[in-house]
Amino acid sequence: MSARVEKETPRTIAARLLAWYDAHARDLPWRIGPAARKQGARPDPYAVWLSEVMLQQTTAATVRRRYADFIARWPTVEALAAAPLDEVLGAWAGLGYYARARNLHACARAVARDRGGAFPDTEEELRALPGVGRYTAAAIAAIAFDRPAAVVDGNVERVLARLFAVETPLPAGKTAIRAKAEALAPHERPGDFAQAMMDLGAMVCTPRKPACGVCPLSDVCRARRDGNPELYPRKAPRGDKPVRRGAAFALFAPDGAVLLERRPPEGLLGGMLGLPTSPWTEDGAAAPSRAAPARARWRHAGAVRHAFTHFHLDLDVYAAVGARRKKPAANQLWADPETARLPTVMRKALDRARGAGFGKP
DNA sequence: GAATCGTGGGC
DNA sequence: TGCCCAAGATT
Repeated sequence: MSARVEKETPRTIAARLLAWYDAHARDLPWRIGPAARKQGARPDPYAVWLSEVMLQQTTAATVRRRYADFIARWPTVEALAAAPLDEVLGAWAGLGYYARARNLHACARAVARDRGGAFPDTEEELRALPGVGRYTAAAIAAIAFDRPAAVVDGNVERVLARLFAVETPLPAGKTAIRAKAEALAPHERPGDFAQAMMDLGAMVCTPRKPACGVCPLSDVCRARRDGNPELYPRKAPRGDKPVRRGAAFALFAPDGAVLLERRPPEGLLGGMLGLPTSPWTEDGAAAPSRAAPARARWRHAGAVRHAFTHFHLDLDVYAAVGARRKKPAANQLWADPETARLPTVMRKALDRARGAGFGKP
């Protein structure tokens, strides 16, 4: 048994993983499966790039539900580049991390304008594009262009941390894990290998209760040999999230329209539409009335709690009906409250006002 | 290296 | 319910 372990090489590990992938690859709409790939089929680099950006910190199940809309609406990078930013942001609403949508648009424009619509095929050039970091550049290079890049996402980190029982907690442990990834990345089928690692992490080597019984690498996995693969990857403990408070204002016109405003182009929810709000602070609820978008008979419609990545938000929702559609400020507009494309926290706040009886013409 | 930046689902 | 987590990038 131990003699077998000693004989394992990066090459044999890659070969075993690829054999597993041939039999168990996930069927994903942006993917060319292993069989078609062996016949010479290659994915559209635009589709690979779009899916990879959507997948950043986002589950495949969520991307499945939203990817088709983007591809149908903007089938090529030129089409996406020609779209107004506000439309792209609207299509992205609810997906979170809205800098991704801003960068997506900027990247499409750069590729269309500077490169005639052709994505670069090297990690270095890909890395220079907006919203394309180390992981995404490697993923596109490997999956779209079969470059032997070390593709290291959260799945791969978990698989390799277990396979080699990496004791250094993340994020410091990323260096050692990356070294393992670079040693493993094969020159044969690098794109399939990258996707195989991620599929293994998503389906077998899961964060909790990994299915070691069906893992093609279980007999060489040091974490499993040591008895507790769930311990890996080790992580530094994280601190508590602060709570911020604020107020949101839903002003309705007699015809049911609601006043929305476009948020500043950078920062939290940057560039997205939302209800006017007071500043969000950690030190109690400052007088919200000063932040209201108009003088009106404001009624407290309820509260919304929302968990962001690094803080919690308690939002008091106020609603009122104005006598008419007042002239919106430069960053404001009147919209249909039912169909407006909003970030989830803003959708929750607006729906709270509607649930209190506002906004029905 | 540490902060910032969303959201939905699972347990 | 609260916490963890997911195909990370940017500053």
